[in-house]
This record gives sequence, structure tokens and C-alpha cells, in this order.
Amino acid sequence: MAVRDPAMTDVARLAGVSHQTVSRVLNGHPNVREQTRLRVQAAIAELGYRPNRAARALVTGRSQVIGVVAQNTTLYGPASLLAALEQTAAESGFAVSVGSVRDLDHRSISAVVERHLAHRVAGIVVIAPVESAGEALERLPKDVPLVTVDGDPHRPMPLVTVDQAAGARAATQHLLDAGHRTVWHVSGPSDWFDSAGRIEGWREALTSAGAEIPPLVPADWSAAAGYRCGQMLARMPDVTAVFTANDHLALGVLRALHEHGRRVPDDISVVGFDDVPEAAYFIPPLTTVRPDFGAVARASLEMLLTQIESVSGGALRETIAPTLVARRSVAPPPRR
Amino acid sequence: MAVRDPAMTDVARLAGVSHQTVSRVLNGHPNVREQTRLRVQAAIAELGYRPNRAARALVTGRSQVIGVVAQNTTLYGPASLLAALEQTAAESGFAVSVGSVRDLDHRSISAVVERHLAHRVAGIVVIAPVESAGEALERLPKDVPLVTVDGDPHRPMPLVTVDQAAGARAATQHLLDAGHRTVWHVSGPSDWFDSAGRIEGWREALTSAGAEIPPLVPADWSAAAGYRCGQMLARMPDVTAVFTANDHLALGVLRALHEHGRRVPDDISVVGFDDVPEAAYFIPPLTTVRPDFGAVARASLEMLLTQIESVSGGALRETIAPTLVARRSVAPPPRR
DNA sequence: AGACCGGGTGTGACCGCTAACAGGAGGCCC
DNA sequence: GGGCCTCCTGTTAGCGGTCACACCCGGTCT
Repeated sequence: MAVRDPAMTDVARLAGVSHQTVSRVLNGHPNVREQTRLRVQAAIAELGYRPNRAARALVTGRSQVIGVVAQNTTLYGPASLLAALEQTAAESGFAVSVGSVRDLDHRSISAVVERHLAHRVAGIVVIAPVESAGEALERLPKDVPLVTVDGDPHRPMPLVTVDQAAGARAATQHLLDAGHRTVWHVSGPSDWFDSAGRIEGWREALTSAGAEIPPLVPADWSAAAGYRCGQMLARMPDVTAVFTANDHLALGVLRALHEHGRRVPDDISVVGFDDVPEAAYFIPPLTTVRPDFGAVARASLEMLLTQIESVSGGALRETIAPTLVARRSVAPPPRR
Repeated sequence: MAVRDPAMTDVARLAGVSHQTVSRVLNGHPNVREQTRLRVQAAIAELGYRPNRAARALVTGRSQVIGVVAQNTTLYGPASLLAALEQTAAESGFAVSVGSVRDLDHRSISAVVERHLAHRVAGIVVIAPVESAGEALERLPKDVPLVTVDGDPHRPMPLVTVDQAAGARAATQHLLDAGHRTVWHVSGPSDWFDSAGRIEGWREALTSAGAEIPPLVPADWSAAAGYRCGQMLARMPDVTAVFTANDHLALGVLRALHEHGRRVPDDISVVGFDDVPEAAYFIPPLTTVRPDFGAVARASLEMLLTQIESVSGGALRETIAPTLVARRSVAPPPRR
């Protein structure tokens, strides 16, 4: 019914050249006479010709697609990263195919990676913030370019990561600088490297300041968990400063403190992590740590592209430093 | 260096059959002897054979990929929709390729669609909530399956949409039922259909209740805008009920009201839209309207698949009703 | 017994592109 | 003027699948 899409030969016929010349024009090959190039381009425009990437992928063995393996792309962090990745990839002429994964276990990850490999993607970016992902990754074919984001720092794979520890250190130090004797930490899920890094940074800052290290308050990433932890924290009169592993956790904490009549920042100071766009509108505006997702995306892609283009070279590890964003949720501790 | 990936012929040779038989096994063709099927499957497993989708796409003319055109996938709504879409597509054996667009103008959209067409995607889902997108879409090749989500209700294209008006009506009615004389509305950007639908629903509810219709308070989707509008609203003693076009707007309003000493819900009631996961932890917990992104994704995909599989049939329009989630940000108006 | 049928399998063409090579035209050298 | 190098262009062979078709074989029908 529908007429066949025009192919290279159709363009070639119309321009009075061979299909190979059309191919050369399309790929920017140098040795084409200017006049010929123009004729070909005219023919392309006239026919509305659109190169068939599938055919190209077949013969070259690689499609111009980057496969992403991610989990819960609804969360602000992953979503931002994904968007930045897509943006950056597009600039280099790559499309992005997402493969979300419910659980980051071995089976699920392998399944998604398999799907990407079946499409002969040019490379894979794994946003694999948990332990179990690493195991899955080791078993993967070695010949496909791969970059992990926020993955296991102790595994020998190309890795781009936000410097969680540095961010946490900055947050903790900021609180310490305000005069607090110590800082409590509501952490993310224990199997995420992000959590581990933030915990580590928090501990380091306390240790090097000679401050006492309070027990860790474990949570997940949700405001609900933050609320629960906040209720507990609110009942402890000693607590004057809290650093939460992300902004939503902080939101929950803020609400719990509010309900218990503990004022922020007058009675208790709070610092979050992520700088979600609405953090500036919490009550009070939240001091937080902002990771640069754009930089992470650029670094990942660059790392992937060097792997794709050549066999060797390129850094295998890149760390992006986040910045502290000071707002009104931090103040000196109350005097007693 | 790296050995060529095994192809169908390799499997065929090992299993002692022809490549065509391997193909039949792979595609679940009925007429294959059980014993042969097993031999082939064993060979596939032994070689770690993985069908090449690019080759398949080339010969069939369509790849098993669905292209998505979206904007700002960082926002909660689009991100959730995208995730749900990906999930649903995977269940039907489709991969999802995202194409984000900075602006939803004609050129940007066409560019992304072109990219998808070059990959010979099986279908396209356009999350195109603004006017200018519709224009771009009309100029598209007619022979590629396409579904728009939250698009222009007045354009004759397959459309799946959240029933914005119904949600807004429910929100407004809920406020009216609590005893408020009227309800103010802080709306989303004027070029989004989502905004238009919510405004419409809000107006309808007021009209049919015989309530006065206050002037519209226009904003965008951000907490920052909500804050600005909230400051204005806070100064108007008559305002007792506000319905905002999304939860982040509500967050900004909440904060502004708080700063002006106007209590929620005692002095003013607020209702949002989206039910972001953290809405339950706003101060106070936010009453809001929850769209069912999963249902939208399922409907879109189903609509797309019927177009892909056959020429005719299937609904061209599907509307998903959202539900009101009552929390603590609504109360009767203060008595004076 | 021969025609017919249908399940199971193989053969060859082709999808649209790129890579490798072949070759013609023109300029420059000796 | 022949050899040679440089530009430009065409020819041919696949890449790894699917599709249309031919074929073989045993059973059933006439």
C-alpha cells in the first residue's frame, strides 16, 4: 500500500551517480566533487530521503545508539541524569535507549543488557548504584564499551561518579562551622554506594573535627522514611544538627520537627543532598548539596566515546565534585 | 581481534539444520519438529547466540523500538510517564528510545521525530502537552503509528490523556464542599493543554456551584512561581481556598502563606495536582489529585500496538480519570 | 495406483547500507 | 610520451536476518 521509503539507490538514480557516491556525501567523505555533492543533496531533499540506520547498523556491526540501564527513573537524581545523558548523546549524534530495571539484581540487569546487546548498541551506561549490579556487570561480554555511573568504586570498571564523600563532608563541615558540637546523619539505603559515600564523608568530617560520632540513622530515599526518623530525632533534645542523605528525606524530617514544635533552624539545623528544584521552597529553604548531573553525563559520554572510537586511552575514572548550596535551614545551635 | 558474534548460520551449522529452521525456532513458528527445536535451542545456548535486531529491522522495515518524544523529563509527571511507558513496552518486547526536546516548537520536534524515523521505529509516542507540538505533528508522515499523550484534544490524532478537567473539578468541588464560597486557581503555563484542562475543570465546578469566579493566577510549573503567587494571595484576606495546577506550585504557595502567618488549612485551604511522592510530607500534608501514569502508559501502548499490528480498529481516544487524594491541607473556611 | 494434502525442512533472493577495490581522468615528472 | 600519483567515481561483495517458494515424505482420498 504505502510506497517504499526512498533508499540510497533512488537518490543515486535521481542524482545520476552511484549509490556509493551518495553514501560518501552522507558520511562527509572528502573526495567528492562539490558539484556532485550538491546534486546529491538536492536529490536527497527532493525525495525526502532518510538514511536507514538499521541497514547501517547491520553492516557496521554497531548502531548509533547508547543503551542505558537504570533503576527507578522517577527519582529526581536518576531522572536528571537520564535527561542530561540523552541531551549530551544527541549532540554527538547518538540516540539513547533506556532500560529500566525494577530490581538491581543480577538477573534483571543481565536481561536488560542482553536486550541492548541484541540491538547492537554502541555502548552501555549503567546507572548502577548498588552492590548487586556490580556482580552482574562482571559477567558481561568484555568487548562492549561500558561505563558505570555512581557504581562500585572498588571494582575495576570505567566509572563516573559524583563525589559523594566530598559533598557529605562539605555538608557536615558547614554544620560544624555553624557551631554545632556534632551532626546526626539520616542515611540512604545501605546497599547504595551513594549512601555509603555520603556516610563516609560525614564520618570523615566529624572525625577530623574531633567531634563525637552519633549513631547512624538508617532510612531509604523517601520523605516517609525521613518523617519517621525525624520523629525520633525530634524527641532527642541533644540533637541540634542533621544531615540527610537527600532532600526528600530532609522534607520528611522538617515536617516531623515542625510537628514536634522544634524550629528549624533555631532549634535544629538541617542539610540535605541533591538540590531538587523545590528545595528552595521548603519550610525553611533547605541548605543542600548540588551534584552536577550535566557534568556527570558529559564525563560518562566522553568516556564511552573514547572506548567506542579506539581501543585504548582515556581516563577510566572520573569524579565530579558537588557544591554546597547554603540556604536558611542552618543556623548556630541554640544556647542553653 | 574480537571474534565475530555468532550468527544464525553458525547456530544452524552446529545444530545441523538450515538457517531458516533456526529462524523458525526463534520466532516460535509452529511447524518445527520438537526434537529439532531442542537441538537448535541447545546450539543457541552453547554459542551464546543473540539475534541481531538490526538485521531483522532491515528486512522487516521496522525495528522493535518505540520512539518517545518528550520534554523536560526531569519533571515528575513526564518522568513517571516515561518510566511507565518503558516498563509497559518492555513487557511487549519493545525497547524505548527517548528523544528529549528543549523546546516544543515545530523544528525541535520534527528533528527528534526524524531521528526516530531514521531508526525505523515501530511507532512514536509524543508527550506533547503544548500547542506548537500539534502543528509539528500534522506535517508528519502519515504511515508511522503515532500516539500523542496529553496533547491537543481538538486535533484529530490518536490521543491518550489524563482527564485534567475531571481532576480539577474534583479538587475544586472538594474545596467547595468544605464550605468555601469560592476557589482561586494558580495555573500552569498557558500553552500547556494540561493547564487549559485544569483551568476548564476549575471553572466548570465553580460555575455549576454558582460560585463567583475569581481572576486566574497564571504561573508555570515551578515552586518558585508558586511562591510568588502565594505571596500575593497571602495578602488578600478574602482568599480561603486555592487550587494549584501542580504540587510544586502548591509547595511554593504553602511556604508563602506560612511566611505571612496564614495557617493552612485553618486560614486557607490548598489543593495540588500530581501527587508527587513527597506531597504527603509537605507542611501540612497536601490534598491533591493523582493521575494514573501506569494506566496512561498502558493505554498509549495498546493504542500504538493496534496501529502497528493492523491497519484498522482500536479506539483513537482514551481518557484516564485521576483520583482525589484527601489529606490535611483542606478544612472549612475560617468563621469571621 | 495416482492425485492430493500438509507438516517439516532447505534454497535463494533480497532488505539498504558500507568497505574494499578497481578504474578513468587529469597533472606532473623525467 | 610513458609512468605515476592524486582525485573522483563506480562495481562488487557481503552484513544477518526474513520471505516466498520448492521440495520431500508419509498418509488419505478417489
